[in-house]
Amino acid sequence: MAEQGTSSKLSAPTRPTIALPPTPAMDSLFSDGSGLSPGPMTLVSAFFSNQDSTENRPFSQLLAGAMASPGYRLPYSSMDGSLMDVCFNDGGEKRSEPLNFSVPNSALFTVPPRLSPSGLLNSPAFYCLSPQSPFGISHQQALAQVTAQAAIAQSLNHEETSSQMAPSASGLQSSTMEYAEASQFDGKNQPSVAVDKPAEDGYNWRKYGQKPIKGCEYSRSYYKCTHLKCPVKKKVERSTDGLITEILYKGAHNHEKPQPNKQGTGSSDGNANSQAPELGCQGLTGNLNKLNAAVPVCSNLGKIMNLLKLQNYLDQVRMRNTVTKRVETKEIIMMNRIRKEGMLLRKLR
DNA sequence: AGCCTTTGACCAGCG
DNA sequence: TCGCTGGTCAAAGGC
Repeated sequence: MAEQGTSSKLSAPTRPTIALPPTPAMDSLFSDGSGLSPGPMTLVSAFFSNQDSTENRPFSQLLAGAMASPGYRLPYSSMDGSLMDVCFNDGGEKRSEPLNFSVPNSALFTVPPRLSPSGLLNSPAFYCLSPQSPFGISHQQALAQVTAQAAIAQSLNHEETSSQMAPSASGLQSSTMEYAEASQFDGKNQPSVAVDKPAEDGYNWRKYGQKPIKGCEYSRSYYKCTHLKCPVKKKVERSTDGLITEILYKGAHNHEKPQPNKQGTGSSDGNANSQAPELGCQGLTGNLNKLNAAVPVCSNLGKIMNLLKLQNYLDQVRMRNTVTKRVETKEIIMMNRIRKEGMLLRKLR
């Protein structure tokens, strides 16, 4: 029915964005002259601080800043460490694009009000996203302080939140449930199998072609939905190192998602394996992303979670670079600051 | 056996 | 018409 040409106008979910204060160019964060890469919290600090401001701003102020300014989008990091921006283009196609560090333009990290911060942090998905910190405390632990505040904020903003999230529930499902799939591939955890399974979006895909893209290092793979008579196709572009750089969808599914955990349904479901009971980071992260995508940023909790997501993003940046003792010390200081701010906030409550 | 990926060939659109 | 390019087909082989 909704063939691609005629196109299933999958409309992009309009989601509010949060804005952060003017920031120095991201590039400058990585070039302090020492050739050393900054840690996540260092980056957070630099990210939020004013250029002319030499004093450290409390974390609560950072949060306040994040809440105040519109139009800024936090980077979204995929499981393979590539930075993705998943969006829809004209004609009902949605796409995921790589990000430049200097332009953190990506899908928002949002958390549905019913998902408690602690639940989020305790989830394996979040664990996967935020691996153990190299200096002892996991970021999960360090951020527990912040999420405690998030829980408070959540309860305080529950009314506001529930009134604003209304449109997200069902109407956007068809589009948003696939929204973040580009990010779910984790080449590290599934080196051999997942290398050509671009995304676990709940549907089953069969690859029917691959072409090198002229003039660049990318190759493009073509997938069809394996469901009978389903017209949906997707194109997945990857760089030579296997990272997904873009996903393009065509058409709309004319069927429900296959049940992921159905055993022995006779489903020709290659991808179903990846949603097996022992859900890895991939599946859980996918669920998390789906939740994220389905709910607009509308509360302090959302903003706080945006910060958490930013830290995760910075985590990955850091993991890609050499971390020095000096930077780690800085991070510990920042962590302590977060902790203090958390306690302060609790007192204020 | 059935489904998958791979990959070269083929086809259509475009300049 | 020709060459280029993107998209698809289908045979072969693997799991």
